[in-house]
Amino acid sequence: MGDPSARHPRHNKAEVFAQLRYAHAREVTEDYVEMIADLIEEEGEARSVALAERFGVTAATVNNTIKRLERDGFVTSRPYRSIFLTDQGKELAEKCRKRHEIVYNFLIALGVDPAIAEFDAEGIEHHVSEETLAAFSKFSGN
Amino acid sequence: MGDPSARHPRHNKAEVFAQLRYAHAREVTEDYVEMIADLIEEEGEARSVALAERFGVTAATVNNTIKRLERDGFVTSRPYRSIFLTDQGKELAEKCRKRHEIVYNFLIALGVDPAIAEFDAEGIEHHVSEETLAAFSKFSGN
DNA sequence: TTTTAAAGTTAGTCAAGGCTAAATTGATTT
DNA sequence: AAATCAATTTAGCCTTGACTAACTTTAAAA
Ligand SMILES: [Mn+2]
Ligand SMILES: [Mn+2]
Ligand SMILES: [Mn+2]
Ligand SMILES: [Mn+2]
Repeated sequence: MGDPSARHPRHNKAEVFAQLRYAHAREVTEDYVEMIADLIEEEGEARSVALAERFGVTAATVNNTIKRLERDGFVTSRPYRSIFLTDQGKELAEKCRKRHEIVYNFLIALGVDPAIAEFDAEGIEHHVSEETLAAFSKFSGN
Repeated sequence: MGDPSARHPRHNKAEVFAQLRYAHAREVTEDYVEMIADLIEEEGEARSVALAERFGVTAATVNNTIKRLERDGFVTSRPYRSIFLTDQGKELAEKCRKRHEIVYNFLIALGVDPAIAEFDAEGIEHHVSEETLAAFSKFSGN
C-alpha cells in the first residue's frame, strides 16, 4: 500500500512544540528583566522585596530567580543590595517592553477591555513571532 | 509627605502573574488532550509512541505525563494499551480544539503566514481569555 | 513456535520555579 | 550604642517536565 506518509500526513508538529518549550523557558526571564527596568525607572532602584510584591511570589523565589538571571548574564547583584541590569539585560528589557506595548495596544484596538487586555498581553507577549508582532502593529496603526 | 500610594501607583500586577502561572500549569494538559483527540480521530487510537513523535519528546516523558493526566481525571490507560479520554478529557479537548482553531484562523485573517501562524497559535491559545477569543472570532468573521 | 523488533515501563537524574522556616544583615529608632 | 525591624539569604522541600539506560511486554517475522 506504499509509503505510510501518503496515507497519513507527516505531522511535523515536533518542531512547533520544541519552539514552544523554548519560549516557556524564557518567559520568567523576560518578565523579570522587564519588571526590573520598570522599577528602576519608577522608583530609582530594583529591590527584591518590590519584585516579590509585584509578581506575587516569596522573597526566596525572587532570590533563586535573580541568581539564575545573574548566571545567565542579564543582571548583576551584590548581597543585600539592589539589582542592576547588564547591557544584555537592558537590551532584552527594552525589546520586551516594546513588544508588550504592541500586544497590549493591539488588544485594545481590537476592542478588548483594558483590564482583560492587561491579563492576556502578559501571556501572549511571549508567544508572538516578529511577523505576528508586525501584523499586530500594523493593525493598531503603529 | 502623605500616602506612598499617592506618589506611586498601586501596581497590583500580582494577580496577573498568578493567572499566568496557572495558565502555564495547564498548557501541557491542554496540548495532550487535544493531541490525543486528534490521534483518535486520525488514526483510530492514541498510542504513546505517536504522542512522543508528535511532541518531540521521549517515550518516558509521555509516560510520566499520561500518569499525571490519569491522576487528574483526563485520561484512562492500561499498561501496554492505548490511551483514552474521559468525559472530562473529551470536554477539555473539544474546548481547546475550537479555541486553537479560532486563534489560528484569526492570525491567518490578520495576514500572518500559515507556517508562522501554526507556531504562534500553539503558544497564544493558552493565554486568550473568553473575551479576547470572542474578539478574535468576530474579527475573522466567525 | 521461536526469535526478534517495536512499544511501553521503570528507575534514577536534572533544572526550573515554586514554597516554608530559620538565620543573617542592614537600616531605623530609641 | 543598643535594640528592633525590615530585607535578604540560606536550607530544605515539592512538582513539573525533561532526559538516559535498562528492563518487560506485545506484536511481527522467520
Ligand atoms: Mn506561555
Ligand atoms: Mn509576560
Ligand atoms: Mn498549545
Ligand atoms: Mn494546541
